[in-house]
Amino acid sequence: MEAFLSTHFNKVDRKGRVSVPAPFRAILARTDATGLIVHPSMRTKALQVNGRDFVDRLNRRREDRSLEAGEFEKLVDSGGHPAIDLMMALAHDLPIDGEGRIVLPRDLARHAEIEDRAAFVGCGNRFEIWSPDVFEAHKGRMLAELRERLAAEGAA
Amino acid sequence: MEAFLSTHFNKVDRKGRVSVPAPFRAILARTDATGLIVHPSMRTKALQVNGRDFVDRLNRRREDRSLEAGEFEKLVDSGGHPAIDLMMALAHDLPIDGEGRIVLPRDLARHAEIEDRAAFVGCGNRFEIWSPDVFEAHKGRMLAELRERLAAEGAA
DNA sequence: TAAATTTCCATTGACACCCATTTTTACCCA
DNA sequence: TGGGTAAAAATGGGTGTCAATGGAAATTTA
Repeated sequence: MEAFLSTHFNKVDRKGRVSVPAPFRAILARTDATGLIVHPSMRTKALQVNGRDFVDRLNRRREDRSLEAGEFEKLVDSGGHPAIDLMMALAHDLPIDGEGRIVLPRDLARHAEIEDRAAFVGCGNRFEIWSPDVFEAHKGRMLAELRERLAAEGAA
Repeated sequence: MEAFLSTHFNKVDRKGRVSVPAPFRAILARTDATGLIVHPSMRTKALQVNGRDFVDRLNRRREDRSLEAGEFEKLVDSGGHPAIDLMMALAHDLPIDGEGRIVLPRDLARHAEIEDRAAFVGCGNRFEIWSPDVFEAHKGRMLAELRERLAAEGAA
């Protein structure tokens, strides 16, 4: 399993199309060629992207856990993970076209405040899509936090 | 596994290419021939270099742990390890060309203040890339600090 | 039929690959 | 020990290929 790495900036054209960075496409192609599972983040103005295989693993795993725990009511009624259920509801399965592009649905673009440029941000086992400006600010905050934490540990 | 040792200075050409020191290449070739994972250090103006296998292990491990713990929301919505995510976002996967070179991306070169020369600094299980001048200054500071600490211990 | 979406093709530019040259290192033998 | 030679490493530059992008044609949907 290879990791999604680095940050790529691509243009969003008038039709809402964006190229998925070639390195990311290469990883996705290895597991599952069909498309991307994209959903809005609950915490940030970003879009979370996973391969279909990952989503499958996740669902199987949480079903297994409920079975093991004997939580049959949960299984039959709600899944027991309302946040995950919501995520699945808000997710889109976006096909990749012949040129390696996806079209960003309006609701997702609005959530991420994406207009004419998009940042594809590798996070290891998944990646995120941001408005470049919003991501820049987010990155600054995260870095400051991290530096502070490291300094605190160093001083202790 | 052999250790990355010593400091090598190489030239960065107009295209941003630098030769990875042959001894380092020899070590890398043993584990994984394809490329280097390079990311900016959070504490210094240096670049941290790891093999690709290191990053793969890191991601697999954290996915497994989250699945085991039933932390599905974290997995799906980046609640888990912001520092790791950030590191992945800032990292580059640099392929080594037929002549044993990598090209330094602009953002990494800027972080490390590297212009036309680069210092490859062995650190045992990984290595770092510095601007020669910045490294010289850093080395001086570290030596002074160390001497002071040793002297303090001796006096006590 | 109009609008919207998907497929196809064409252009641009960056970069990976190839080959040539210079420099350094290692080795041998006088 | 030193010079000479061969091998390897580092460096420089040219070129073909592929990724990113824009637009037109074709297909679908309302």
